[in-house]
Amino acid sequence: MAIPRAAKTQRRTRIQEEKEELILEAALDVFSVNGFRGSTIDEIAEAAGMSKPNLLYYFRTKEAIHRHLIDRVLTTWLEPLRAFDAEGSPESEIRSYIRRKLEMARDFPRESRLFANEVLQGAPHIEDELKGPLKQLVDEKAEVIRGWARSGKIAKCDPYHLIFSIWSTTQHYADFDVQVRAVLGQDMSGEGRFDDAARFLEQIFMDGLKIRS
Amino acid sequence: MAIPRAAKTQRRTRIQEEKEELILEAALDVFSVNGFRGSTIDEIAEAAGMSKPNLLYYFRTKEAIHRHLIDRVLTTWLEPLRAFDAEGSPESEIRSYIRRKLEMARDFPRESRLFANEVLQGAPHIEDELKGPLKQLVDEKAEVIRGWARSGKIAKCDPYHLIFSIWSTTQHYADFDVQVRAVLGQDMSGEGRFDDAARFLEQIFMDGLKIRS
DNA sequence: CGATAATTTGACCGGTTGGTAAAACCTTAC
DNA sequence: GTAAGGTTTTACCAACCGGTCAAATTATCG
Repeated sequence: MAIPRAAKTQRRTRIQEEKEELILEAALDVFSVNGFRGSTIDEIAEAAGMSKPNLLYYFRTKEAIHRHLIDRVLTTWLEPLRAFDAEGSPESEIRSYIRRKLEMARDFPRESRLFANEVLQGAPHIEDELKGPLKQLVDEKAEVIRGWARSGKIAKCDPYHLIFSIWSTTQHYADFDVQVRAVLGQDMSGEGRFDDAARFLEQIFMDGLKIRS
Repeated sequence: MAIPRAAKTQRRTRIQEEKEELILEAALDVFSVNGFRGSTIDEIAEAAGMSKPNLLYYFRTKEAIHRHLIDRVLTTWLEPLRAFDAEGSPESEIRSYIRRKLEMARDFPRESRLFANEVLQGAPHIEDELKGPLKQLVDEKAEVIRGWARSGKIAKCDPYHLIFSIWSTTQHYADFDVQVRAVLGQDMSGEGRFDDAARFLEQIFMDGLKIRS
């Protein structure tokens, strides 16, 4: 008798590990483009190179796959913000935060789009995480920024909207990639636009925050 | 014999005008949340308070409704950028561009999300518009900005990425509304956050571009 | 009014959806 | 080898999908 999804043995077999990873990879492709409702299990199964019932042997429902992906993204996604260090200098911290977020937009655009799709559609699966852990983390870092402003290290500004603006400008290059490419033309379809973006964003934020380098 | 969709009379009847508007309104609600593939005709029909065949009497296909909405949004959406005037001062032009885009995010969040969903999902229905009219318009305005930079009115910067950053920061308040609200907490769930955002963005862009006010 | 055209409805269609059942097929450990 | 458990497949289901059709209903206008 087959009791799936490692219910019995606790320890997952080699095949389980491989196939689950395969499925998640395929699901990331599909979900990040079509969103949860717009994606089908058949599509994911085909992308993963297996039959639908076989896929459903590893993940009981479509939601389970999505949930798994979202959870994974949520943790890695906030890593750069977590690394934001109160002890560091405003210049290096903000500059490297921008750079890291931009690198993630370049290297993990699917993850960015998965998240964007979810939030755009009202965040039905992650509202609690947004109001809980995310808000808490942002509150904490906002306080750091506010401290820098109070001590005159950076210009006075609303720390929350500063964080929002860094999020939006950097993620834009992943989420609106098609538009960015269309506007820049095919000459800039290489990865050069990320370097240009980094230069621009660092300049505008540094000067905008009156940080002398 | 009923030849629908104003094929015969050219002049649309009162009922046609009303119902079509009703459908588009309902469809905007649905499409802007779920994207094209994630939305169903049944859902739109119910939201519009009519039966599915009745809805399909006014719009032959699901795509026709979506197409209609996208077309409408595309024209009104770029209005602020079109208004960008080469003769005006950099300060007033950029400042009012930011303000107008932010007002649109506040007043027409569904339109913003419809567009975001479309682009996020690879812009399958509007790729031509992006590469054609949109690129052309941006190219034109980028040249204006480049001129300002050359003549020393604003700091030297990449005009394309400047436009991208204004788009992303302002639309963020519509597209990621749920996240913004979650992070700011319910105290800021009123419309005050838009004023704060306007203050922040005008500050950062003005100082970032070294524009003396 | 009556007639003509515009609108609305219910029944329906083939294909797809998320998901299940059970049997067949492999792997692994003894 | 063989038996137990892990994996895959085939066949299937009810609900839903986008869309059609013809008949019924309603609005318009002379």
